Amino acid sequence: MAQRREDMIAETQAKLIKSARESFAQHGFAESCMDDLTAEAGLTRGALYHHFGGKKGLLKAVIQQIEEEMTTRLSAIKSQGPTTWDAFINGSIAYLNMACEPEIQRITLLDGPAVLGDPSQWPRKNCCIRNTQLSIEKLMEEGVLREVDSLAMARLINGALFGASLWIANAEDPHAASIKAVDAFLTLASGLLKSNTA
Amino acid sequence: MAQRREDMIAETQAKLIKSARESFAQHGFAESCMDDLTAEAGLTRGALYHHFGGKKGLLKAVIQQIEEEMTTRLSAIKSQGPTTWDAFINGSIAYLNMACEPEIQRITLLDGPAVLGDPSQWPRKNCCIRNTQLSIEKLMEEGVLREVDSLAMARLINGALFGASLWIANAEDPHAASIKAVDAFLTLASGLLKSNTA
DNA sequence: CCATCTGACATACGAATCGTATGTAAGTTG
DNA sequence: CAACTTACATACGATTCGTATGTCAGATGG
Repeated sequence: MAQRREDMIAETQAKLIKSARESFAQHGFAESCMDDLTAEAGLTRGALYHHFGGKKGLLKAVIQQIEEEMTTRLSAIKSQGPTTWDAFINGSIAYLNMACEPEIQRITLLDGPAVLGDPSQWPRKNCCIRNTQLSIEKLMEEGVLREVDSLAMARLINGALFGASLWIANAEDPHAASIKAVDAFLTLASGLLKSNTA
Repeated sequence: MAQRREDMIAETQAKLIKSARESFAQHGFAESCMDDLTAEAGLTRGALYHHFGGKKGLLKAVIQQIEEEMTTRLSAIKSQGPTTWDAFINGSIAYLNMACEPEIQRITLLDGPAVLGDPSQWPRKNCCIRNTQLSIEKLMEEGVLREVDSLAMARLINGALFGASLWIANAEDPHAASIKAVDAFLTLASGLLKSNTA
């Protein structure tokens, strides 16, 4: 029964990823020890090297899992909203909130880029930025937005939300900061100049 | 002559920082070896620990030096421009270009936040974000901008430019990407909605 | 001018961690 | 059932870090 074998392998990988997520989130990538990591999962470094090729490979797998979860959560939110614009704004705010979660911020936003480089070169095509880009293109097709390069704009938007999330997460009063950030983002998205309408 | 002593110390620290900048920029913080680092400067790890307390302390010193240089360069650019708005835009574009420089991107934008945490908690108050914030406040006083929290907006702007710089630096055609990014930033800054004027 | 002391920096050592090379046992296939 | 593949553990060497200690030049006070 080849099925049983596959299941056990998948389970082993899942255990390693789960353990790594906790360790990376708590101590950061650099301070995470592979021996502790794997022991927590009831395994040794041998399993880690076999399945993921090394510490960086494990980080890639962890990030991929987290991004998939983020995409799922974002898709659910984006499908709501009366207009495409509302969906875009709600999705952006949801992304901002997720980026404030310690696990996501630490692993995918801080350690990820530092260890693996530019997110767009990661294992699978970057889900969150891709989603933002598609929203922008849809809005341009609807004639709601001015014409711009959708990828460049998606990068700007994602970066802005990341910058804000870093601020919120380290603010003395994160809740208040979050409210200010959302307000500022709405202003930025709808126009900075006073000559623009809200 | 106490002056001579101080000079030699300053020279030693400068040599270590210079060597560290090159190593961090070329190999990244994690892959930089302190023995190689210090040997390149004609010293040993003893000097490094004595003056900077360790690897992270050296990174802090390097980042501080880089940020001071960036602030100097930005100030020169921001003092130009017919209006405050122009100065703000020119400063933002200049920041975007600087963020694309490998040394700055690698050390202060990738490794810095990952190793030392949120930039606003760094040794001295963060210069670049602070500058952005002051520009925004000035623009609000002039009545050019809508009312928003200046710090939150500065974080969004800085984050956006960082996100774009990461994209540009890794693009197949960085020059073309840079043009698109600037164009998109101008659109973002002046208003995403079509109901807004350029 | 000299004795003492402080501080800048080097050397020595131990501990932790990584990557690889090898071993083993279980499962798979013909 | 025999040969082979593979999932995973163990063993080993190489690096690198932090600290503890040593040393020598220069500052200081009499």
